[in-house]
Amino acid sequence: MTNVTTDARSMSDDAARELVVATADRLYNLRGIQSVGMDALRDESGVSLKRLYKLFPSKEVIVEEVLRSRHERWTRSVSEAVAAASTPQEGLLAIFDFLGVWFGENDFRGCGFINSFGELGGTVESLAGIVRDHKADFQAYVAQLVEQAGGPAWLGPQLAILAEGAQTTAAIAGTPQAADDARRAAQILMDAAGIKG
Amino acid sequence: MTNVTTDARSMSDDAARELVVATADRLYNLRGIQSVGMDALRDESGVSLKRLYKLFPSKEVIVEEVLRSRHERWTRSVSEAVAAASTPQEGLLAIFDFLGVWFGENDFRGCGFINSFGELGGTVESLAGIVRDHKADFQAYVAQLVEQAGGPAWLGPQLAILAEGAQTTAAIAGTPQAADDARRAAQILMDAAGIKG
DNA sequence: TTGCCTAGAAAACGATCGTTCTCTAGTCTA
DNA sequence: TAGACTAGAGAACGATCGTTTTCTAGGCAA
Repeated sequence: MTNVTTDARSMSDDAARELVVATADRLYNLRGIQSVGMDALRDESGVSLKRLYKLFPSKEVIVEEVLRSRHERWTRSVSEAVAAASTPQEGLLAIFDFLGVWFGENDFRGCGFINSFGELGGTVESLAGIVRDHKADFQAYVAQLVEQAGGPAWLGPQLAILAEGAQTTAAIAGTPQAADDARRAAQILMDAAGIKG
Repeated sequence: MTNVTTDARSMSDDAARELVVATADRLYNLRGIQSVGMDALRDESGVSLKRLYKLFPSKEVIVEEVLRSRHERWTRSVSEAVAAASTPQEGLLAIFDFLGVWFGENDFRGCGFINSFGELGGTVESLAGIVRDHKADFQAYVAQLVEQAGGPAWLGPQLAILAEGAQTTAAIAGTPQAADDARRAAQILMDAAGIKG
């Protein structure tokens, strides 16, 4: 009961904020945004409603923070996977390897940005903008890798579309198979573009 | 005020049911499912709450009917586009032409199945199943076209992933560009598979 | 100890949701 | 015309939501 590591009462505001965002991330991913109320967030995080509203002005801001945190985690994970490869070509393929690992995780329920867009993209314009920025960022990153590999400009959008399609396909089908399919397609496209996988 | 074609009061139950489903389809696509209440559905369709609940036992059933209707419309549209082509190869490419036209429509807001899955796939299992079935149907259809074209079994999943990725990319970016990118990628993959676009 | 400040537990608030009920006007039959 | 039935308009209901407030217990300076 006096577990120091999980007692939110003794945490600094910064630590509590992080805990809240991490908890919200988990719950939103599991059940969607609108289905998770502030009471559930309080129960799961151990942070009282009063403190929640002292740390964040509204639920909408928490949602935005969750998306920002997801963007950072995604960007870091992808760039780490790419950096572990020895060439830009292998880096591009490493993105699909990373997707395969991700798809196999127990709590994988699809790309949180795509899900958020489907749920609230039509009504909450600020969220739609964050999702748009996230996807544009990824497309730009892939395009940069393609350029470093000496590939043509048309290859980047194609690989990005493969990655998007793999995420929704794997989420809905409930299997990580789409990562392998997309990786093989990426290899063919890269070969046709004159860069070797 | 006595517009015969839009006055729901004089409609048969079957006609009213169709009107309700069509109206719900439009509103759910525009604002998402949870954001559209039964009052909004009554206001937009002109069908009273009492009659709504005589025609359908619950909102969940209406949502299911909307998804079924979307599945029929999607299947019909895709197969018509494919049938207009003269070879299975051109039929496969015609899918992406159809996507381009769809993405350019004013009210395009992404694949309704993907959006529904992101919004409620984690909490309403019946919806998740309908979405899974719809996507599996499309994948099987593409695989069948590939087989008719004499292509290898691995090509179908790749083309399906391209179509999925194009849908989410176009929806989030707000431009139909992804259809062209996906079409070009499909052509390359088909060439590599030994069937000519 | 006394008085003040903080923060959590929990109730309360107003809005909205899905669903049901009431009331009433109109229609059909005899 | 009288009476029974139908269906729509809209209120009502209970639940839940995001957010605010109340109440209370505990820490701490003087």
